[in-house]
Amino acid sequence: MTKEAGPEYQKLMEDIRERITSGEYPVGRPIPSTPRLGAMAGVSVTVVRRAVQQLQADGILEGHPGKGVFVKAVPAQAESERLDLRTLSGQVAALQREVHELTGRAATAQPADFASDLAGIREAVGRIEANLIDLYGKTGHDYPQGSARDGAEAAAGRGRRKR
Amino acid sequence: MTKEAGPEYQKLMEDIRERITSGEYPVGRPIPSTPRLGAMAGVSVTVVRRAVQQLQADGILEGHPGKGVFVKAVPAQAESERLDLRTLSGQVAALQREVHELTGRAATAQPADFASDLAGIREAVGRIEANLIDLYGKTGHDYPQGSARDGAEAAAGRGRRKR
DNA sequence: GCCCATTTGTTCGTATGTATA
DNA sequence: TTATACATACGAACAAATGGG
Repeated sequence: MTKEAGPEYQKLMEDIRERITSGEYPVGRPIPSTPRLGAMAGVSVTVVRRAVQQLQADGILEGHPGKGVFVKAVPAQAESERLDLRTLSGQVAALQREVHELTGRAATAQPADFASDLAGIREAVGRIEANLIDLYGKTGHDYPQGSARDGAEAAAGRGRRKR
Repeated sequence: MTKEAGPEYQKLMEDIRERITSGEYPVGRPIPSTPRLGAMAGVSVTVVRRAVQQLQADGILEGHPGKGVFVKAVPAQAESERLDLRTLSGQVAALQREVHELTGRAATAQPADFASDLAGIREAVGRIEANLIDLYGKTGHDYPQGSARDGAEAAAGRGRRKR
């Protein structure tokens, strides 16, 4: 029978991992909210937070305040795709190629095409950030999730203003 | 200046790491107890638990119930790499946000707006790659993708992958 | 052997801040 | 403005392991 010799947050972690690998929680889409997961598993929000927090540290999930917790990678990928600068640079190059390609078609394509292409770009950026988090872990530091704005202003300086 | 971590548990993590590297908490010996660390740092036991828990996940600390939390390894400190990674992660976060905003406006905006917005995204990607190349140089490795402008020229010829 | 203080580990509940829609 | 949702932080309780009386 199912061996359940451990804390509940570890069981919940295993449960979430299985739902991701089985396709119930696809990559790029959000998992149920924290209180909802707690109601489903019959545990408090503390256990859910602990499990999600661990999976975030593993690079499998990614939380976005006000939106939800999104699946970033499949557990098998997070295990085998131990990344380094070479892989990260390859992904940056792929992203650059994709953006440039999309730019070239900006004059002739339809707005509906942009939506699907931008979705692919957004996934690429997510993968790059996942590698970045892994890189932080290898250097023994913590990933600055929301407080990283050293070079952010330069990249986002155009095309956005809030009242 | 260098102390600019948002959450308190991250500051405590950094503080513990520094005490380990400085030799105040030697490898193989226990760190102060949870309530003692809380009193020293002026925070609650919740923050201490969170910080210790994260450092345990990173393989730096190891807890033994009834005895204490012992130093397992010294965190690999690379100050220059950390700062570069911080900048890089900030740029990626800004790019991610920018792409997401552009995705949301995909249905209503005009092609002319996409052209200018994509120019900004391409600029951000180039900045990220430049930072990545610099990071390679400081770690003593060669950038595997060759020239920084190869990606743009290579994709300029004929961009036709999907669809 | 037994009791008890210390310490970690887990869980519960709740409050506040911030981001998003 | 309101509502939802994540992130952080506070306090409290219990179990299990350890070690000293």
